[in-house]
Amino acid sequence: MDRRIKKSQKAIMNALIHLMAEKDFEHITINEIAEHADVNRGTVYSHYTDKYDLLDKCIEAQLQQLIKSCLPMDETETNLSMDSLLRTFQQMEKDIFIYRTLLTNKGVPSFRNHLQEMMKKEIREQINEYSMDDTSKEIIVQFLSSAIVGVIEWWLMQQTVPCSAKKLSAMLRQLLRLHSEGASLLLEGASDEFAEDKGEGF
Amino acid sequence: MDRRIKKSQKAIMNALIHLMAEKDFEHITINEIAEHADVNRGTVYSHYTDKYDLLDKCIEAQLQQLIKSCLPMDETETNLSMDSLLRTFQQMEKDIFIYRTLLTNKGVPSFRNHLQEMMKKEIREQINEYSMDDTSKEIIVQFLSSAIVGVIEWWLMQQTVPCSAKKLSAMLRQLLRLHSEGASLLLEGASDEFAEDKGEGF
DNA sequence: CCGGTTTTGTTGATTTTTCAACAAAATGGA
DNA sequence: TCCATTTTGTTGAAAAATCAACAAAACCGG
Repeated sequence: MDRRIKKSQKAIMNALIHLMAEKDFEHITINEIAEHADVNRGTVYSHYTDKYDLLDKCIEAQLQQLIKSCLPMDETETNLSMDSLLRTFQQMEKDIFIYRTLLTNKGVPSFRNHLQEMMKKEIREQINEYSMDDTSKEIIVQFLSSAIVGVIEWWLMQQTVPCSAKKLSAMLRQLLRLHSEGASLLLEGASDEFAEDKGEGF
Repeated sequence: MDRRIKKSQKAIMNALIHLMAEKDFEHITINEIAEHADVNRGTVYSHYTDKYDLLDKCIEAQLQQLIKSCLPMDETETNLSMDSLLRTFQQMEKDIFIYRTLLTNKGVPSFRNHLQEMMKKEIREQINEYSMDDTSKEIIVQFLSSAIVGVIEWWLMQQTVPCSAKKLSAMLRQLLRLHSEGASLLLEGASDEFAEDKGEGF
């Protein structure tokens, strides 16, 4: 990609994020974005259809970065491993301003959703090693992904980062292990009990 | 000026300064500057003849900023007044990295000289209110400008700024007043004494 | 000293960005 | 509701930047 394009897109996306830290997305104009980015208004339009397209692409770019940071670096590493988690949180900490803004801005409910979807996908891959029915799996996936996103939100939204990315990933790693194993045992027990009840009920 | 030109020149000048913080000017290549600035090498050449031209223009730009910051804001304000000095030091503090680099890099003896020339000019305008011969005036100008530049160098080159720009300008202002008045009295006394000696000598 | 490599300075074709201008749509206040 | 102002989306011409390529000069190690 031509470096001019890269520079323009980066400037425009950064401008959007900074403006979103100050006002609602709906109240931001293309003019403001262009001025803030120090590019011509036409340049914004040559890269993005409108501000909604810009926002979508901005979110997408951030998510791609996150996905990239949490990819296993070799085949010995699993998803949601300690190293993978650490890289993800370090990436977030590095661009903390961006993530805070995307998570708080009223006009952007979807970033949180995207983040959770990303976590769900990772958890599903981890949880496939447990034998249980699909509904049970989805309950666990929902439970854990909500918990992770909740913790991430808490972590990012403090005035100062409450603990290091390293500590956070270590704690989350432990919590994930504990809760996924615990949940799977619990659900197996409930399933057996349900089967017995059904047998006796009829 | 077209904003593209402004952006390119700024990026190129900043790249030079950053590279100069790491290595001698003589060992810096145009290639490195272009890469650091994230512009095409041809762009560097379209704005500057060679790296020496770039350096000259870079120094000139910084000096212009300094001059601008120390200009009187209205006719009630004099040169080297408290406010004028303060604005100058605040400007330096704001771009402290640049000034440190320009003052320390082996390849740039001239920045310090430019700075001193600038101070000399200011002091000359202040000192014209004292009646004394030209040589005496120049001695005082040299004395005070060297002292000011010496203090500025000391102030900028510490690991952390040793005192606020406000405190520095207040102290310098007092020192300037004390030393210019004291020096003018001293030189008047020496002039009289010299005349007497000459009379008696012969 | 020689030769391989790096750097410089330049050229030309192409692309992206700039800017001004215009019409249409949206906004907000009276 | 009306109207003045602002914002949007677009167009076309010009300028600046990009890139690859080339030749010459400079550098540096054997």
